[in-house]
Amino acid sequence: MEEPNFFDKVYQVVRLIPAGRVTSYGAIAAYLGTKGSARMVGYAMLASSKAYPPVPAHRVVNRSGLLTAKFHFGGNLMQELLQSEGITVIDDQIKDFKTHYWDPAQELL
DNA sequence: CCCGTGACGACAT
DNA sequence: TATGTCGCCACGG
Repeated sequence: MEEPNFFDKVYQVVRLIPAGRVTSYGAIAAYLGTKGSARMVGYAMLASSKAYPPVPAHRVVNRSGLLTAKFHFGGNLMQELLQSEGITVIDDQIKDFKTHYWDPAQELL
């Protein structure tokens, strides 16, 4: 057992995202206290592929609701995963993003 | 120990 | 309103 690094904290929060919901990197970063380092969240997600248990990174998008990560998932995999959970994705962008938005600071309050 | 990297975000023009 | 540029901070080499 290693101490929870910033990366591990990110993984934990992402794993708490309920199916059919999405959040933004900045929201997670802010929840962890590193508000200005949304990039770090994305950087952590990079390694999330090797994290265990697996992290539902497909539920994390940028602040515009754009599937920026789909490029890393490979093809339209991310988009299909979101649609599979009931989220409508149009042009690599989540429809009604704010409606499906899940803010850790709000739900985990 | 120093430098580069990176799935973003906000501000300036 | 749209596009471009800068800053941010943790991790790996």
